[in-house]
Amino acid sequence: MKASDILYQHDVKKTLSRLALIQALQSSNLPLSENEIRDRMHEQYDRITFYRNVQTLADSGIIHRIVIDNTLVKYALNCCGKEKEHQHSENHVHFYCKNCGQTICLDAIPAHSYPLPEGFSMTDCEVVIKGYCNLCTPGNHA
Amino acid sequence: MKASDILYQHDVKKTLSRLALIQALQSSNLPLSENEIRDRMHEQYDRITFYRNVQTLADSGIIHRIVIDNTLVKYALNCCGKEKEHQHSENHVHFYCKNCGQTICLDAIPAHSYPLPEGFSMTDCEVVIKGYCNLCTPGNHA
DNA sequence: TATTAAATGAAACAATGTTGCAAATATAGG
DNA sequence: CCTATATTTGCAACATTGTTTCATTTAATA
Ligand SMILES: [Mn+2]
Ligand SMILES: [Mn+2]
Ligand SMILES: [Zn+2]
Ligand SMILES: [Zn+2]
Repeated sequence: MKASDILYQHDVKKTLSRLALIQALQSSNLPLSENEIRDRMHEQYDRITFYRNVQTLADSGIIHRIVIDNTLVKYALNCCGKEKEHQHSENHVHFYCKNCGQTICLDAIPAHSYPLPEGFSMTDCEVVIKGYCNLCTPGNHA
Repeated sequence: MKASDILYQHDVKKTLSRLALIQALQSSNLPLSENEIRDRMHEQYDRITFYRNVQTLADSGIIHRIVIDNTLVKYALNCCGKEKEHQHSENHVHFYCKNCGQTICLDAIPAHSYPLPEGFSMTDCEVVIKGYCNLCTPGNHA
């Protein structure tokens, strides 16, 4: 889907920096960090605007934030598929490769439902699995 | 258990700042952030030493880090019980109250085993459930 | 008590994220 | 198309969190 249509459908104003941000994410089939997005945006990039835009886009449901750890955040489009156009399910699981840094939305795998203590209520369940991807797992021969 | 015995058993040198850090965590039955630990350590607190010590204590298995989000990390003793002395299970679930900030180790609840793509391997599974605790859930009357 | 390796504290730095405000831009109406 | 208005942007300055280097201090050992 065209970036401008995504913005229009979510009632978010169409601006150059938002279009560029969405297009950067569309250019990858994996979630990207700020640095990875910046590399794909070349010049037209301002850190402050970036932070405000990811906030706006996350609030409007266009993207989601993936906190890998306290120093690494990745972002992904909620409708990431270029052909498939599937929606990411709520609270799906994410995988992070400790060797190559690759992050994957396992959007077919919803977070398990965990029992909470009496009286507690849940709004989000964030599951980040860390390990090694197929290319980085020791013993795998491709 | 005495802080100095914990250090001895894990083969970590006994220093004043490490003892104070462990005692700060022992003074709470909930995981604490750096700021919460600093408040409990009063004078004997140096940020650089703190960062090095939480690294050392986590590496040796005395404490574990809980990343709530990119701006909030909490720390908890692995043997937290004062009477119970139970071990925290590997990869247990954590709960974070979005209203009062309280973090809880649900150490009786291990992370679910999620299926990974072919060839992938897992080392850690971090599950953080966000929501409202019993005192902060709307509709709860205590 | 003396020796030695490790831990500490200070300074400087780096990365990430936020706030206030003036200038620029996007949408809506005429 | 032009103007009005609300939103977005970019800059500067700041805040927080975390790291590195190196000289000094301290802990463990003999
Ligand atoms: Mn995802
Ligand atoms: Mn825990
Ligand atoms: Zn990998
Ligand atoms: Zn609460």
